[in-house]
Amino acid sequence: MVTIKDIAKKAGVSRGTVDRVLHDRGKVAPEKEKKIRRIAQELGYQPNIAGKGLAARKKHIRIGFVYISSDWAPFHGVIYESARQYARQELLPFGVEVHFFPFDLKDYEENFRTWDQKFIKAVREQRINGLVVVGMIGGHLQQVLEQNGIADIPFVLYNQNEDVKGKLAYVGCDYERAGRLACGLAALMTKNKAHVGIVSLDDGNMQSSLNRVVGFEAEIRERYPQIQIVEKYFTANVEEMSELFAEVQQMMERHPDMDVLYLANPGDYSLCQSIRRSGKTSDVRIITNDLVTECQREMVKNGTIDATICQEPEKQGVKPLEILFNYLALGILPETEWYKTELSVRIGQNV
Amino acid sequence: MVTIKDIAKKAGVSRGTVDRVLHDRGKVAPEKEKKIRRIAQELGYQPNIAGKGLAARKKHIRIGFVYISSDWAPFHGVIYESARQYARQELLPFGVEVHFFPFDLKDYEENFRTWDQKFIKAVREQRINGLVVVGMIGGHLQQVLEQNGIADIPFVLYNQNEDVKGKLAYVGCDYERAGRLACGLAALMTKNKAHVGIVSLDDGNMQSSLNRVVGFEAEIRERYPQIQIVEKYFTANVEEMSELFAEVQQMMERHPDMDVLYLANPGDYSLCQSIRRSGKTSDVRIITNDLVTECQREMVKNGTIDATICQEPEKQGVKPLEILFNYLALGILPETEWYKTELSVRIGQNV
DNA sequence: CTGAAAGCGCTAACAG
DNA sequence: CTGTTAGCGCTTTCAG
Repeated sequence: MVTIKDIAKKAGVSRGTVDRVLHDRGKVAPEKEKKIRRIAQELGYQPNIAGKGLAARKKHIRIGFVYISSDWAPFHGVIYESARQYARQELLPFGVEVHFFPFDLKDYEENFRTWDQKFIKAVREQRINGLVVVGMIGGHLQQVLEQNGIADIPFVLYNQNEDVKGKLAYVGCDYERAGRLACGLAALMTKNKAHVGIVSLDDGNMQSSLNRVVGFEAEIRERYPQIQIVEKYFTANVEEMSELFAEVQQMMERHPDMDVLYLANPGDYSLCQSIRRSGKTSDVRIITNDLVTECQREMVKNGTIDATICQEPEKQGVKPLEILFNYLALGILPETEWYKTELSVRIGQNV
Repeated sequence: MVTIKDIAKKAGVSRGTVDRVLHDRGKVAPEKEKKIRRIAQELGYQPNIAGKGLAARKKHIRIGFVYISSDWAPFHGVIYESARQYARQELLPFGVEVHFFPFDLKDYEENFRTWDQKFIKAVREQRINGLVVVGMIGGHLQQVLEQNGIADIPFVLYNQNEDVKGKLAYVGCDYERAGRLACGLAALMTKNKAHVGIVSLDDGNMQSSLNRVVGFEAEIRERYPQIQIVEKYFTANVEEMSELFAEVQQMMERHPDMDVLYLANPGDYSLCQSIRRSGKTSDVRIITNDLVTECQREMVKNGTIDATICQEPEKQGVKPLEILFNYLALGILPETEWYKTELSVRIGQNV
């Protein structure tokens, strides 16, 4: 293990100088710099994380974390809880504070200027020096920051990707792949000749459901020509889940050969229970996405849902913080721009 | 963040004394001890990991890691590589050395006394103070250590559990659950009425395949009464994989209704290719375990294998080291005796 | 039995 | 532009 001290001794300079060279801060005489870099290279210097970590508390790092707090989005609740726990247990010991900013989509639409102003104020006053933002509003927030002259704060997005200036990385799943995986499951369930109905609780323009459907269809084309999508039904606003159920029932009457139902965007999945209760339609295989509430787990366990595709919500909360910590505290740049979460298949036996 | 210093100040003693109390080393005046414990409690003292980590290098921790190096066990190759990388990247910076002990089952059977003696000698000379051992031989090695008067070295087992004295923890999957999961997949593929052939490359007494079959059968009883196991075939020694293929072909001729083949214990899976090539049997669904070689991945991707159940080999290499490090360097006891690896389902779309 | 001191590797702050 | 110093939190060692 070679330390900064070893380099300093060998180069005949002080540790401070070595530090300056290795972190490009301050000016150092060019020959010395060359020499130090060469020696560091030769010795194969690797900075010691424990040491860096201890010293990092001098930097007073404060990270802001914007999350969706709407109670109809339990998936984001899991992200939030994971992030909170990680912040307390792993980051606090390094002197890093994480400030959480709840964000409710419905409130926001009514009153977004207020929220934005509060946010800007908080970022300023709390001297936030890094941000984790749910992708959905990442682009917008970055604009707002820029308009207020605080454009240099490094960003990590999660759950949905956006092309934002200053973005360090994105953490989230590949939705198209998720759709392909759903198709693969449908094939497995039906000897490759499923008749699939796709239902989604959104207007069909959300990145997540849109790309899932794209992937599903691509997989049909490329691999399972016998699979058919008998119908797609998108709806952003249902008053009652029973309305949706009625729709689905009609869909199934129109297509009596339908044997797989794919819920491309999560609702509360109570639809699945309704389907199982109605005798007729009870042998259709149901594929969903995400598994966060106890109720959903139960449905997978008891076969109400046949298979579900998960995308590591915990990682979506934790990894962005880790990336930002590595960057701000340890000076380590992320290895990739897109940290893909794993797509795992859950059935009754491995929920 | 409350530190040892804070406690010392508040208790009117030195940091050394606090440290002694908190780690039960040396003697401390009873009243002082009481007081210190109370204050630590009140202040909610949490030792700082970064600090501990930095100081840990004074302890000169050396961990021995026994792994299966036989080249017909690529699964263990993955474990080894993961452990190696973790040792270099995460443990070395804390001054922890990991010494690896390869272990080849075939050599060993011929010449186990030599291996044992070498091992004992190495543990002594290299002053190993913690061991990670593949479960298969964990019990035996512990005996050997005891007979040689070095019984106090903490142990972590992986991949297979054994009831060993001095065991800190076990890291590995729940094989019975893996078998249940295989059954669930078979059900999914056949509308709950599979006719299953089970084939395993062992004598039927290995913990892994034995428990997988137990789980498979339990799941049939409890959940899928319509599923039948048409035949089980165990064989420890095949000269040629073509022999095994011949067996399987005969099995399928005996049971023309067989629609799922479950390979309970991994071989090289070339059997699957043979099955696909022979036209007749090509529409049987094949379920396997583990996914480590590129060739296996390819088979899942192209549908030669329909589904496979993985058990996180990387974690089996890394977690035991982490547990031992936490124990030896940071004084943290493992949270549980059994760290279960996740059972994940892989199909063509998420290999 | 207890306190004081040194040091793990690194960085920020200050003094030249 | 550069060296020195102090200190992050903890443990070990040595002196009393």
